[in-house]
Formats: sequence, C-alpha cells, structure tokens
Amino acid sequence: MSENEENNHKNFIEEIVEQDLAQGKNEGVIQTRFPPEPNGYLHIGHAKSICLNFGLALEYGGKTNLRFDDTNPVTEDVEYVESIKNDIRWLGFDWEDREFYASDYFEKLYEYAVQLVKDGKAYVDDSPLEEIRRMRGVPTEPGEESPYRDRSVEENLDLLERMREGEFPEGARVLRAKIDMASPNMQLRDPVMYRILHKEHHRTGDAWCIYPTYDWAHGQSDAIEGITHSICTLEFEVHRPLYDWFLDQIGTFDASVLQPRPRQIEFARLNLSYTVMSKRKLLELVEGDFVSGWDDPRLPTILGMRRRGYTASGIRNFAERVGVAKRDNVIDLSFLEYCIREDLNKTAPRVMGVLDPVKLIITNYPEGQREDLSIENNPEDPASGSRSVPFSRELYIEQDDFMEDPPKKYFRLGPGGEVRLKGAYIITCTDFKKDPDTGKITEIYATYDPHTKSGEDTSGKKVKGTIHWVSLPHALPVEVRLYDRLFTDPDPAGHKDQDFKRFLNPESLNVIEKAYVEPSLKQAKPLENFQFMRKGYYCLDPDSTEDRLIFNQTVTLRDTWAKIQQK
RNA sequence: UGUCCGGUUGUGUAAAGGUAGCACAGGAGAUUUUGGUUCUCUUAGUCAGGGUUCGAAUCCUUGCCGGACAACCA
Repeated sequence: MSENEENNHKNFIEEIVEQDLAQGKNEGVIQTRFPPEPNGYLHIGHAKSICLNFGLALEYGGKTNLRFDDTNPVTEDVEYVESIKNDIRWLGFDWEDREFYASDYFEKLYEYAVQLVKDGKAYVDDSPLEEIRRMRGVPTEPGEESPYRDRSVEENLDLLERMREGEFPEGARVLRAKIDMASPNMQLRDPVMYRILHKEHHRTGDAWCIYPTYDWAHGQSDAIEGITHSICTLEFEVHRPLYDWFLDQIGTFDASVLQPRPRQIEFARLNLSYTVMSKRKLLELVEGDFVSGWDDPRLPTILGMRRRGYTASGIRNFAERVGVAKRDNVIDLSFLEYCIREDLNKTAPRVMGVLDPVKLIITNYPEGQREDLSIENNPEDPASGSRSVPFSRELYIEQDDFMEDPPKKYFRLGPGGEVRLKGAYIITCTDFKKDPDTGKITEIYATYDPHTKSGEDTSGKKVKGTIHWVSLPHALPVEVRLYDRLFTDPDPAGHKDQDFKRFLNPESLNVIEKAYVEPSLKQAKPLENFQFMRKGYYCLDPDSTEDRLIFNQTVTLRDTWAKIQQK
C-alpha cells in the first residue's frame, strides 16, 4: 500500500527502529501494538496511530497486536470493543489472532505488585484522595511523603491482599509505588498503581475490585506481549521515566520483561482544522444532538468518514503523508480532502446527476424517441468500461449551467449559445421561460445537431463547454445530502473563553429533497462511491430504501470556476 | 521562579556541519467531450541575538514563543 521512490525520507520513529534493528536489539524483531481504551469511538487521529503502528510492523517485518486498554470499568464497555475492531478492519489492518486485553494480565500484574511490595518498592496508602492530591505538591514545589509510606512489608502485604478481597470501600486505600515525592517529574511522586473500584468489568466480571492504573498496566502489558516499540502521543512523554522505572524494578526479579525490553516513543497527535477531536467534545456533539450520531458524516470519526464516503485507502494515504514528528500540528482539512479526491478520482465510476434541476426541451428532437447512449464509466480507468444512458427530448440540466446574460468567460449555456451535452449532442439555445415574479428560469428550449453525436461527430463543430444532464422521463428522483465543514472556525476548541459549540456551522448539512440522477444508479450499493460528473463524489447512504435513495456528498470536485467568479 | 518536549514558506514535512527540498493551499499557463484529471511554470521559510567553524536550519549559549505534567482517567 505504501509509498515508492521519491519518498525515501524516514520519520524519526522509522529511524529509531532502523537503528535498533541495525544494532541487533531484540534479536532483530519489531513488535508494535495499537492500544485503544474501549470507552469511545475511533477518529481520524486514531487512524493515524493505527496506520503508524501497523505500518511500521509491515515495513520492518514485524507484527502488531490489538490490545484493549481496559483498566477502568467505570467508563468502558463491550459496545466499544466491537466498534473499534470493525473500524480497524475497515481501515484494512489485520491483527490476526493477537487480540489482547490489559485485563488478561490482571493476575500477573498483581503478582508483580506483590513482589514490589516485598521489595519495599510499593506501599498501601490510607490517605483520602484529597490528601494524596495535596501531598503530591505542585510542579514547581516538592511534595511531601505520606504518613503511611514506611509501613512494614508485612502490613502492606496484608492490606493489599485485603484490598483485593474487597474488604474496603472505594477510595479507602490505594497501592502506590515508592519512588520520590520530591521529584521534579510529578509522575514519579509515588504514583498510584491500584485503586479500589467495586465495579463490574466487561471482561473480568466481579473477579476484581482493585484495578490497575494506566501507568501500572501499560508498560507491563507491553513487556508481557513482547512489544519492542510502544508508540504513544506526546502527553505521555513525562510518563516515560515511570514506564522505565517499573520495568527496571520488575526486571530485578523477572528478567523476561527485559527481553525484549519495550521502549516508549512519543509523537505529536494529529489535529485537523475545522473540527474537534477530543472524545469528550465528540460525545457532547452526539449527546446534544448537534449531529445525528457517531456515524454522522460530518464527524471525524471513522464511522462518520466511512458513511461520508471517504475510502480506507484515501485515509491510509493521508495518514502516511501527514508525517510523524514531535511538534504540534494542525493539518488543513483541504489536505484530507485532496487525499480522498485523489483516490476517488481513480476509482469512482462517473455518473450524471442534476442537483438543482431546470427543464431543457430539445424542440427538434422527435417526441417519444429514446436513444441509449454509451458513456464511459471512468476516463481514468479504461478497464471500467461503459454504461448505457437514456437520452430523450426532455432533459434536466443544472440551473447553474444556464445564464440569461452570461459574462464573457462563461462556457455554459446562454441565449443563442452552444454547448455539448456530455456523451450526447451539441445543442443551441433558442429560447427560455422565466417566472416573472421570482426571475427564476423555468424552461429552456434548444435545438440539437444530429451530426454532433458523441463518438461519431462529423460536424467539425467545437464548443467551449460540456454540461451534464439527465433524461426527464427516465430520471431517478433521489435525496442528496450536502455537507460542509462542521465548524466555521479553524480551531473551534482553541478559544479559552468561548464554548466550541459556538462555532458550529449552521450550513454544515444541506438536504436536497429532490435531485435527479441517471437510472443506472438504481443498482447502487450502500456506501458505493460515485462521481457525479462536474459536481463531486457521492456515496449511497445506508439509510436508503428501495424507493428512496439517499446520496451523501463525500467531497466536491475542485471548482476553479467558482474561484474565478469570486474575483 | 520547576521538569520535560518542541519552534523550517499560509499548512504539513525533509535536509544527520556543505545548493533549504517535497506535498497541500495560493498564483499563471497548456491540455481536456467533467471549468475534473494531467502537465508546465510560479509566490513564499530556517523564532531572535551571540558564539564555534572555511562553512550552521543543524553544534554551543542566552533569550523569546508554543505545548505537556499537579485524576484513585487513558
């Protein structure tokens, strides 16, 4: 899937991997993992991480595990597990039989914790939450040690066991690593390893009432699975010393965690302009009914992009091309759209659809006559063949494609003007009707030149413009949903004083109740991609029924005419 | 006033002491039975100061700016 010749610069993670491989680390093996927490739906940022992790393994002959980071039963649910798996599969990646859960390792983790306690490197703290918080201090000042910090090993062991047995209420005690309350790195100020949570876990049921924290579970899970490169986002950078500390301590009594020894590498998360990416904000949009659901085509969720008609290969390509680095970034939405168009241009069959119809009557074309014209499916892909499109005396064309009083650079229809009907004939406009009240054009009249039929044109005529059309008696009425960016501001979440929802774009969804498309679309399958010629890419919405087809606009075509008009 | 990370055209991302390149976006043109695609050409950049060096985006230093860290979230 990935890139070829000119793209030989490596990102910094590839460089690290190559160095490790060259130095013979981990016996030349690379193993990565994608570690989602099953508490929400995946979005384009996750897609980048998925592509990075799976892509790296593919590139260097390694494997990638799927590991659910299910250490917090309060927020997690199986519902998310299934959805996440579907999304990864849809993106085109395969974890084979390596579907793991941090909860698979709860027992092992507990054993490790017990040993740490025995080694005097962890202790049970009875302090209430607020007290622990207070004693942790602030980044600029050292914290203070807990009065329970120097309990005997025996007492710690006993307490830890009773925590596990469920003797204590939630919040009563925690197990903490004994590191350094004065560390300038807050993560090292005796971080919590276990908290008491009397909650049912979606996999382990009621087997546990103490649950490991992220820091305690993650690195050890990596080690247990033999992960060599544990890739995460920048905010975990300050956790790395802790990640390494746990491994070092456990390594003193279980050398297996050190071979291979997992290494944490952080990269900058993906940000996209004109949208929001945080789980919390996405949830707010869904629950507040600002969008129709997690699969709303305006959302940057994988579910949403898929329904929008974005392709997996387009997204993969995007993820690869945005690069990997450590500096904060905001990717132009237009770059994503470019990647999607690029893919669709090569693969999407062309069809004709009129979104804003006006009737065109070819006065010299026999009434009741029908011609079946053969039109190529995709000029970019000769192998895609052609299809039959009915033509007749009465057609629909786009309102936009006629102007009563056209400017000089206008290549479409005007009174007395000529234009080619795509795949059909050259016509000359002879007359038109206008609604006197609204000024709207209601009917256009034209004559056609029978010698100008596409493919067998003997007229020698040349016209500047070609427009699309749909035969009126054969047209299929459909609903079309046009989408625009969800927010009007490039960084809706970037205003400290204002709620991001303030920047919601009221025009982000525009429903056309009745557009007309060529009859071949009757056969369209849900989510199938098409190019509506001269308009954009569309896919069939899964909500469509036999007698009501709905098309989602994936992305418009580049429109240089619109740009010219703006000037 | 702490620690860590970062700062290259508008946006991304390369250049590992030796010509600042590529992509998107912007602009100009050619081709075109999609004002699409494709193809040319083009505008625009090393945060600032000092130092090392024949030579600095790169190394050192000072400063400035941005981000992360103070959940029993991940």
